[in-house]
Amino acid sequence: MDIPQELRKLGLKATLPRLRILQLFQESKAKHLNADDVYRLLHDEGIDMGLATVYRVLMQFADAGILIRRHFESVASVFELNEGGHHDHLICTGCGRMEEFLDAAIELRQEAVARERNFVLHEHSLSLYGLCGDCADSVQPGSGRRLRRS
Amino acid sequence: MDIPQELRKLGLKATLPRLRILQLFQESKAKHLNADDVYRLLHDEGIDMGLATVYRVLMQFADAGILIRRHFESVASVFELNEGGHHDHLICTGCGRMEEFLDAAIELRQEAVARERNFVLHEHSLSLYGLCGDCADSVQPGSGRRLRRS
DNA sequence: ATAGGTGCAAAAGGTTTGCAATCAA
DNA sequence: TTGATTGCAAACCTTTTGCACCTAT
Repeated sequence: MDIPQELRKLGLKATLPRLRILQLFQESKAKHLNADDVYRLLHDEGIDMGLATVYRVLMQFADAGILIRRHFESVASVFELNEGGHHDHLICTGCGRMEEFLDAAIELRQEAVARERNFVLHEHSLSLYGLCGDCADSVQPGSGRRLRRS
Repeated sequence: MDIPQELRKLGLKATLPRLRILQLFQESKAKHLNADDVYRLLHDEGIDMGLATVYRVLMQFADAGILIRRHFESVASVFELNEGGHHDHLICTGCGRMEEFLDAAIELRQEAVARERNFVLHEHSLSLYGLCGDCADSVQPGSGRRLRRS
C-alpha cells in the first residue's frame, strides 16, 4: 500500500514533513538518527521544516510504532525504523559504528530473571559498548597505552 | 581508612560538599539518586550547596569510580554507589521499584556476541522493564484492561 | 469548512561553564 | 600561600508548548 494511505490509517494526515521524514529513514545510510540529524539532513535537501515539527513527527511515529526511540549513552535520543524484529545493539566507542544483534539465549534468560523475581516483562534495553576490530587495531601496538575515547 | 583520606588519595580535597554527598549515598534508603534528588535531600538536612556543585561532585565521583552513572529511560541520569560487583537492573514501570540482578549466562553470551563480531567489550548496560508482582496484581482482574503507566 | 498540522518563538528541564570569592592542605 | 573548590548566574542543549497561520481531507 502507499505511504500516504498508511499514514491516514494511523490517523495521521499525509503532510509533507511526515512524508519526507519517513522517506529519510527509509533511504538514509545511517539507521539511527536523532532529531537534529533529521532536521539537518532535510535542510541539506533544501526542505525547510521547523525543529519543533521534527520532534512532533518523530514522537508521533514512535507512538504509532513506525519508529523506535532508543536511549543510548548520549544525551539525545535516537530513532530508527521499526522493521518488526526486536534486536539489541553493539556499539563501537571508537568510531560510533553500530551493529545489531539478537541472541536467543540472552532473551530467554531475561525472561527467566524476570519470572524468578515475579515481574511481568514488557521490554528491555541492552547495549554493549566496546571497540570494533578496526578501532582496536589502531591502538598503539606493543604499548599498553589506549586511545582516548573520541 | 577514613573517608577524607580516601578522597585525598584520589586527588580530591575533603570538602564538606563532597563528604556530605558521599555520606548521603552511603546512608540513603534509595540507592539511585539523580542530581536533583541529592540537592533536595541535602537541603532538607539544612545543607545549602549549589546545584552546580552537586553536578560537579557527582561527575568527579563517577570519574573516580566511587559512583556509577546510569542512564535509564528517564531524562535525568542517576548515580549509585560503586560497590564493586557489576549488576544489571529490573525496573517496575508501575511503582518505580528497582531490583538488581546478575545473570552469569547473560554475561557470558554478551562476551560471546562481541567476540563473534570481533569487538573488544568494555561495558554494557541492560535494563529490564515490566511490572512487579504488586503492580501486576493491581491490574483490573478479569478484564483485559491494563493500568496506564503511572 | 474544519480538524489537524506547521512554523516560530518562547519556555522548560537537565547539565555545564565563567568568574570572583573561599577554603583545604 | 596557593591551587583547588564553591556559589551564583548565565549559557547550553535537547525537548516541549502556545499560538496564529496554513492545509489535507
